[in-house]
Amino acid sequence: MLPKYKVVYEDMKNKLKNHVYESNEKIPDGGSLAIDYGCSKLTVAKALDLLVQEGMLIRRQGSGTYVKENFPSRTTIDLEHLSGYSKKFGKKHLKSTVIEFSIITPTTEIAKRLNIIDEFVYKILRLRSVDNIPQILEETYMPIYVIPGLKEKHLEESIYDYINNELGFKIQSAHVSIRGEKANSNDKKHLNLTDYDFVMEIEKIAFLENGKIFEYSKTHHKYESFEFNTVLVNNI
Amino acid sequence: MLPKYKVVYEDMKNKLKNHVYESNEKIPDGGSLAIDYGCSKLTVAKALDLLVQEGMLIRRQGSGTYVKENFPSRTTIDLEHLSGYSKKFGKKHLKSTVIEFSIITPTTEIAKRLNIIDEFVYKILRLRSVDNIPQILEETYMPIYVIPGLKEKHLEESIYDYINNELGFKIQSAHVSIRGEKANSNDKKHLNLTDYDFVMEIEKIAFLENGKIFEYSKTHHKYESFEFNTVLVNNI
DNA sequence: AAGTGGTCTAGACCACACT
DNA sequence: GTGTGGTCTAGACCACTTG
Repeated sequence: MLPKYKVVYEDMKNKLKNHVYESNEKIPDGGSLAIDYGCSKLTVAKALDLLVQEGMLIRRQGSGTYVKENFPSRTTIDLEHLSGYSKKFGKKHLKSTVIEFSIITPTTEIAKRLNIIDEFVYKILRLRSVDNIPQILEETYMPIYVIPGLKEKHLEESIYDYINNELGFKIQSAHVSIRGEKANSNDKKHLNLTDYDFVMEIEKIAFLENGKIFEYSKTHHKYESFEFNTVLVNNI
Repeated sequence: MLPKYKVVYEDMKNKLKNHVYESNEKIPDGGSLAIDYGCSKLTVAKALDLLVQEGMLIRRQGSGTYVKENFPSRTTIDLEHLSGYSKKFGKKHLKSTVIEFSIITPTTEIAKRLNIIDEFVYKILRLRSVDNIPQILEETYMPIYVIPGLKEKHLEESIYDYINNELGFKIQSAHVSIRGEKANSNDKKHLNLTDYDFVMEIEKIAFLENGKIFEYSKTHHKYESFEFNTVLVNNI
């Protein structure tokens, strides 16, 4: 059962996508929408505030709620396909090649990122290719006690599907850093790069809903196929 | 007069920074905090939800609200110093050199981004240096009818200060894309780069609270001094 | 069963924009 | 003055976890 504010949110989002309300247009006021949807004004406000965060609306006290001009069509950020390649390529032609899959004692740095002491972790090195062209080199560490039973077959498909569907865990959030780096020897080898090439590095610490860190990863992307989009909103 | 939920938000944020509540610790429940702060539970929830968005707390239905382990010390994103260099360098040693400042008829592409027709725009090319080392090359376009009266002296300091303090406008949001690019001829010239160097490109469309787009910019950063940090939270 | 967060209401009052 | 969004309350009920 979807809560009401999400019903309103989804409906408004569709109306915006389908240009029921146009760029720069003022949408009906909160009171009217509350009557239309049969809910309170606060519920409408909660829904519209989500769309403000996503960069589709502007709400002006004393004036009204307006559709942003020119707003980019932006899908909800997907934690797995964070980097944007799923938008460009789709899942169909994406292939994962496992380069290394082992259980190790983590280095001090990795243990610190995962916030663990005296725990073993999976080390996973994967190459992800689109139409057989290597695009992403992925180095992932996960504590085995948080994600038990991970097998190589899961790596060839989606680790996140295993966590969500088979283990029944949900992902709460991810803290990411994005930067550029010169290609290292692994990058050159697996992504077919040269001394003068560079990659986009995404460093990520990911949390489950139970509060546990389940993943620390560094992902190297060919720069040509990487772009990160976001909306920054002045809240506070 | 700060609204109550922001008072609660600021107070809780300070408590987290000062380790009044430790990593992984459960903080008091919403009802207790409401009594402590002399407000309703909803007001507490609104404050705590902000901290969830910022990656400092996790709220688990049926369980409680917990301090995230290992959470990065993250300052609120600053739209001007978005790129993170202000954190690294501070404002003190930052210098701006104006390379070009003119009023032009925008290209079709720029007019499209700014969502204008038949309007003149400022074109601004600035080089920003830290301790006299050039770090950032900035190409900015602003419609003159949105930002009237901009002078060269404002460019040497902060355009945003002019907009906020002298014009009295507030910035609502910015839509940004981040990617890596090979250094172009301008980059090589002004950032002292070579054929084999690359830069981080930030493309930005920025909105005022009145809904108008006031800026379209492309900023090129030396990759060594650029990092973008964010927290992605599963909301919906 | 008890505790906690999530959703929702109906209404109130305020701050602000526009006319 | 009228309309709009922003804040806030007191309380209700539900969903979920197990402190």
